[in-house]
Amino acid sequence: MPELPEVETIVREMREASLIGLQIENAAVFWDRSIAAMTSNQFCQKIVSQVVVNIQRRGKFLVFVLSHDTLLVHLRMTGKFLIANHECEVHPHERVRLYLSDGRVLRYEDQRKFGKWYLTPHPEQILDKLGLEPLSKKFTLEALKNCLAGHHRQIKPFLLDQRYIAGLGNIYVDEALWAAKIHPLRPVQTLKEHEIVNLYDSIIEVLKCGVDNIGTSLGAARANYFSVSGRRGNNQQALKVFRRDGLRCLRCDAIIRKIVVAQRGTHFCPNCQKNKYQGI
DNA sequence: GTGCCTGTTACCTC
DNA sequence: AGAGGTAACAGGCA
Repeated sequence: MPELPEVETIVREMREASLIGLQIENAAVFWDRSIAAMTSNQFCQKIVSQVVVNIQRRGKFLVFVLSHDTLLVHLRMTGKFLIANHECEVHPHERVRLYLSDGRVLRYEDQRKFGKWYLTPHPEQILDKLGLEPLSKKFTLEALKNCLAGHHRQIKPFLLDQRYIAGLGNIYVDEALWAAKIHPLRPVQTLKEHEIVNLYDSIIEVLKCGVDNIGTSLGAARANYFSVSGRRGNNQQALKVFRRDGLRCLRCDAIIRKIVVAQRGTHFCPNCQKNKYQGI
């Protein structure tokens, strides 16, 4: 669920909630495997007494700069953070809880248990594997062209690959390809100059739209995305193709189709996004 | 109940 | 390099 706009929203809300500057007075782990590369006891020992120096985002990672280490959190499918007071009961899906020096607690829930916490003095060992940050100044048209160059691969799996562009997931890739009128199976090396320009603009546009709308919340179930303050995002109203299969394209009135690409449900308009190279 | 679906990524083999 | 499968998991849904 959480892609770049959702993680960005979480970071902003944590900063607005004044978590920066607080000390971690205690920690509790309710699911050991949420903690990567060390035991939960080691994790608690290391993190307790550290101060939250900064809260940032890199790709889909939350980056908590602490006084001695950096805590990286990847939410995967169903990870979410909530702020509560310390008497708050432990929810069945709660995996980790940090007790903060002002009496509040940072609760981490993860229904499907795919999310991971990395506490490390060397965050670059993980973050340097990530590709371009699509809302940064470094993400220029030239940078996108360079990163596409030499790849012979379908465009959708390429855009999902965090080694090239960091932060796009299934929703925003489908949205960006629809906006750019590019079929999800188009081989990267067949993209024309004007299509790359459109793709570049579309990636930035759909991500900014997601951030402005404080993220995308699909269903109403607890597993869906909610921000730290418990708010739902609004970006589901702005989606043009994702989960609109069977409905009419908002641009040309054709019926939106759904196929499987790279094992992911993939939505596109067969009229606006023709695949000239495979005749689909 | 059964089987299939799900917004992520790592790891394996071909 | 890249494609395809499986796995980690839990729950919603037909």
